[in-house]
Amino acid sequence: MNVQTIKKTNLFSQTAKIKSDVILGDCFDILKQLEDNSIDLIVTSPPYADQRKDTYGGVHPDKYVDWFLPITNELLRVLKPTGSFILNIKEKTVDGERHTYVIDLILNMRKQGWLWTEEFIWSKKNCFPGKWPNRFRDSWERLLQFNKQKKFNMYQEAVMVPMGDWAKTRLKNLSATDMKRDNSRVGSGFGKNVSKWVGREKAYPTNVLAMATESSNKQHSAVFPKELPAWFIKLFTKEGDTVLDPFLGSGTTSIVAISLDRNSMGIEIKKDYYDLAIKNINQEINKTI
Amino acid sequence: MNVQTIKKTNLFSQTAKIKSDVILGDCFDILKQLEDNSIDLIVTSPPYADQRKDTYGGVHPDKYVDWFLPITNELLRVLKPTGSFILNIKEKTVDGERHTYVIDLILNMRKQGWLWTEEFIWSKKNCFPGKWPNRFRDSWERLLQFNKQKKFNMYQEAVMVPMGDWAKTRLKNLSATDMKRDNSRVGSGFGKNVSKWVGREKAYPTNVLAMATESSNKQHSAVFPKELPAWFIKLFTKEGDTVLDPFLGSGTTSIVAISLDRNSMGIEIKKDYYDLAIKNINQEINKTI
DNA sequence: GTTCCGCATGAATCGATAG
DNA sequence: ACTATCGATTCATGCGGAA
Repeated sequence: MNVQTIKKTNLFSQTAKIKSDVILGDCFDILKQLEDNSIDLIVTSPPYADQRKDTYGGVHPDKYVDWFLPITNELLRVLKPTGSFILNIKEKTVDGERHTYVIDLILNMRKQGWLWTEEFIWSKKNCFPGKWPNRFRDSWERLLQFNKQKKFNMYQEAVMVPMGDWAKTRLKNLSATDMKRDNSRVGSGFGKNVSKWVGREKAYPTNVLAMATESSNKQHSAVFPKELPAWFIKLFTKEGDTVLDPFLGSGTTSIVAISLDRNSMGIEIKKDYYDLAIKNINQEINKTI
Repeated sequence: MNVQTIKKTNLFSQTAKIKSDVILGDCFDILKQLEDNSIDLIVTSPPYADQRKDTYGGVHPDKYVDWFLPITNELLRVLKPTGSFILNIKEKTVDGERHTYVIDLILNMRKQGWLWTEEFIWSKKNCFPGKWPNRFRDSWERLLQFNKQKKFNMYQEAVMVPMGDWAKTRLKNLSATDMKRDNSRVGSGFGKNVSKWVGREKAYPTNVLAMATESSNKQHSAVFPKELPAWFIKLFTKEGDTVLDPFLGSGTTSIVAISLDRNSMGIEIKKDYYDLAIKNINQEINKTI
């Protein structure tokens, strides 16, 4: 009889009253034990198909969808109705073609009941170098947003970005016509009341995120930079909410969640990464004290 | 009996020995008359799916794939085996979700025999403004590359880009460690020998293209900016090759082809656009004389 | 001639209102 | 209920006129 002990570590930040669970095990098994509608945000970068085969258990591209669908089904169950699921993924090239497992996955997740709300682009400033005769360097990845229902929590103000130049120059000297509503001269749609822009220095971002990868010297092959989960955690949760990463890796998602005063749960199947994540998370918790 | 006269205009640039055909009609009908394996590159931006029927031949999202597949089948036939097909497209949101017609199209085109070689991202710096409770502004579009076979013509040197500022500043003062191969400090794969960049001023681009839309205030409101077809024409054809745009619109693709000394063929179903295209193309031809 | 500044205009999307 | 139309929101850009 094969009894597997599940190892679980519950960390706690006294100051912020935030807890961070780290669980060693296969995420499908672990997820089944979680309560329905208990998670506010899922952010994860699952092992890519057949890549990093010496670090993560590589899954063959042709079998990727079958492998992942049972997991997304559990994720659908544990996510709150107002929550979001952000999936960082990119198809690799197989036999000279982009493989279709990502778009197959989207279609099948919709059959499970997920809504495919949006696709953000992560444009990597410093992408992997190289040269091939028939393609350029791949410098972007998909950030697929899925939801359970059309209405979900979104805190757009938390991720506003500095505005372009035009506003600064324009708002210096407001003319008289600018102070009142001005629909007459503009035919279509752009009814403007420029005066309300005064003092505003930030604009809403778009669905293209330009962020550099954290290449530097890390022992692990972690791909995404902290800014990435940070952006989505700020956008889709508020303080005290719970963030889940079913493929925790070295702990990035939990670390960021803690630094933003969100509760977190991370699941990791590899003992090495699990240990590393605990170490890194503890470091972060001690930092906040 | 409904006899439809097909109007065709053959333009010719004496100096460059380049011809540009512009054809009025439904592209499916016209394409059927073209020879097999006669086109080096297809670049087009078809009418996007639209529910409103009064706009440019609006096709309902749910019927978009069925409408487009017969056309892609003809495009497959007329393209040379070494040629490429660049499709500029982006799915709309329908009922709060991204519609699946684009990814359905990819899957169905592969069944026709197309290879889905690559997906470039057109990142639009100046996207349409707006604010909504559940999404940000959409600032990117897909540029799907399809091919008939794994080996195709690609002239990468033609689209090399100036090296970013990072290189210039970095190369000013090369440290001792930079002068030799330095794999140790950087984790995976970024084996670098920075000294070999000295004196080099151009680098290969990536699969993310950052270009602003050519909106407004231009005499001919081009759908996509000239840089876009120009980039792909330089990348996938050489002088004297033939470029096809089955949805010519105001003539942008042909104009760019002419300016780059490529032969071109454009098909347009709307008389207004056809006339406009001819006018614009003539202007371009006269410019080169 | 330069530089500066004002302005119209989008391959958009949501929610409310009307038929 | 279900669909068609309308109003509201937003910001980078290039042109043309002004300084």
